[in-house]
Amino acid sequence: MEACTLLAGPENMKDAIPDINERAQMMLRALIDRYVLDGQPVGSRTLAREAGLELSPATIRNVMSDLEELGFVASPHTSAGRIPTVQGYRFFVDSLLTVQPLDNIAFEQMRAEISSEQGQQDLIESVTGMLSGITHLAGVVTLPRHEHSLFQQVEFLPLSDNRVLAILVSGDDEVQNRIIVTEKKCSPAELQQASNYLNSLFAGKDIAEVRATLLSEMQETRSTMNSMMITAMQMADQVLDNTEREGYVMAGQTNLMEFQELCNVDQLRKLFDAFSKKRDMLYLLDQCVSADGIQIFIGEESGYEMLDECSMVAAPYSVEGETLGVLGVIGPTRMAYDRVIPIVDATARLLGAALNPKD
Amino acid sequence: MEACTLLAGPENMKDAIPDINERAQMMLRALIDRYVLDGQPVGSRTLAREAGLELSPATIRNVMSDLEELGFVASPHTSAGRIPTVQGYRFFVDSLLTVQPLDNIAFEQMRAEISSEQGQQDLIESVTGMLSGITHLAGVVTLPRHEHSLFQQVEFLPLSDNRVLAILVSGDDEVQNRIIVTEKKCSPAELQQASNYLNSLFAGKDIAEVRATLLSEMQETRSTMNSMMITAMQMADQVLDNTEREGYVMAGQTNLMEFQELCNVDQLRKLFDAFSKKRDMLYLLDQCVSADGIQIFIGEESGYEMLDECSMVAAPYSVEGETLGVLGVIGPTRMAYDRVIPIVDATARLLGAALNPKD
DNA sequence: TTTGGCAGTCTATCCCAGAGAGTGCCAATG
DNA sequence: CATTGGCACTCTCTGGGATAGACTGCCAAA
Repeated sequence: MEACTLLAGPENMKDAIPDINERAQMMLRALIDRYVLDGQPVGSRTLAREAGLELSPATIRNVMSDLEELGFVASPHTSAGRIPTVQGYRFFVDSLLTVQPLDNIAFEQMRAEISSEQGQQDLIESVTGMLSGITHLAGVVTLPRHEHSLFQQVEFLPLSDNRVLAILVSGDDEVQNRIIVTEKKCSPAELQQASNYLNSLFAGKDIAEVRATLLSEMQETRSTMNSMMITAMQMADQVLDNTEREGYVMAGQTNLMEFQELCNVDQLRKLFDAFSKKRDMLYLLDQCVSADGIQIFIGEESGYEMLDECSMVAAPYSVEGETLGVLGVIGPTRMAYDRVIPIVDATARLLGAALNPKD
Repeated sequence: MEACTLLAGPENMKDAIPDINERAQMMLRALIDRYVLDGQPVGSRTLAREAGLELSPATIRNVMSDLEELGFVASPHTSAGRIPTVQGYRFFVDSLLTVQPLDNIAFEQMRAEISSEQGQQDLIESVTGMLSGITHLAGVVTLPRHEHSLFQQVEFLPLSDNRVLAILVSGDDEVQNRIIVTEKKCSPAELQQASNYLNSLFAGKDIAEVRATLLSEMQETRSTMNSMMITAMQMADQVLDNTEREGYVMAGQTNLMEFQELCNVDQLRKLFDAFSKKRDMLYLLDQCVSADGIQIFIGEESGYEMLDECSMVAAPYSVEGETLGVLGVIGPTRMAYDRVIPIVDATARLLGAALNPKD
């Protein structure tokens, strides 16, 4: 019976989504556009007025009824209008969405704000702030990974007693310090020797590779090494052990308090608790690392109950093809995807560019 | 007329606070104790039952009326009980409060959690988490200052092109990196020479002093210095410029959502916005640096509108007499001061001890 | 000075009715 | 046969009014 109304037109060959004709698609789009504005259920009258189609409310009601049967919209109660379901958003995002390309002025403003002049930490923070500022949602950026960066050099400085300050410089000029405690006191000369040894051996190599080499070398050839070499190896191992620094920066969480549907204290508490659960957030964000472009999690799709009412639009950022991290925004499911997606996309590119040492 | 009821007994000589006799004080204390429990206005009946004094509600009402006239309590409306005012809390905290000394078991648990084994950043974070965990309020700790630490050594490592990695090690083994760009390319030998020069000149001196010396030297004796010395000085200046790192760590903000009186979204928004305003928070916290022990800001006393409904209990922490930072908790004005104060106090001491390099 | 009693006040809650919004169904229409 | 207007029905939201409950303030008595 609905098959008639919703028979796919010849233009709609996008994918194996349930048949839904073009008019119904237009209506779903119109409904979502409208619902995004104020979060109020949309009735047939309103839609008839605003959808652009010259149709009576009664006709709209028929189509809505079909869309409801397909699971794209739902009504909170009999005498309310319809609201999009997660599936509705999903179909909208996958098949109906035409993202507005970012206008040049906005893009240039963003580029200006993401200057590569600042230090990396500051850069990440200003990008996060910018994301939340432009979108009026919560912005989040993971710290860049350095796993696959290249070993450049290591230096050891003697501190008091048996403690040595190890400094690791990696390919992208990232510097990491670590204080390590050696078994016996090392003289400055010995330390110099150790660092020379390591630098000559490993300079330019991938850090992950260096670690692997170290581990196997230390086990296999221990007997043939002199004590200086062993000490050097041990120290290097300790430095590299520290290499994977994880974390993320968030901003604009309070923007989410603007949205009626998130505005009860229980909901907010869950949400903010979730934001401070480092592990979970990183896990969620890491799911986007492997993807190529924009990733969108709508409502329960994220698999985290506390984000049920929220969506995340995220994109990995990378330098020279190497993905370093993920950035994105978190907001209510009824966010303006068409506006947010190009912003996240552009930000990811700009951050990648700003982090590129070749500037 | 109230003078009779409230005439100060001979025991009450603490300070120049309006006369208030011992019975009235007991009642104020009882009222606050009770109000802290659930945040509901306390009526004369309840107080008669719970205050321990064998008095009828009518008598209590008389005393309450006097306390109200003095500005220590107020009633939201005619037929509600009384709630403490800011002045009421202030008098309570200054004159009535007997802090419960922390029991040994709890103290030892805290000591165990604040182990000096971890890195400084981790330490600060775990202390913040602990504060909020124990008190069920929001915990905040400023990062330790290093202004008055001693110059220990500086090293320069050549990177590509004209860039040099400068590493500054200060007295407490804090390490700071900075990449500086030199006017001309420096050879490793030159860099070594420069660092030797600076280290021999400044080792063991106060960093602030070193900066001052550098500034004047560079202006006065420029002509008599050779170029290596100038370069060294310039580089040192750039490194030290970076020395003052400011910030703070918060945790448990969501704990505040448990409290009815903070649970409207506007209030929460203001509060959380305030928490993310770095400048303001630091300014507020810095007011405690100069004080010797526990500082308590009740409600509007903080001078920040967004914290009107909140109190802060804070204490500076220090190593060897040198105050490095401030830690404390933020919660609703009706917090259990008697319980919170010793916790903040102990935490400040423990953190100071954990940061002491002499361990 | 303390106390019991009493009138008065204010809030919170519940209930109810009416308005408003929107749906679903049906019969008429082009 | 898709579309439309009409109509009955449902459900929420709002405001008014009544009631119960919690206190206070005052007064007179102990």
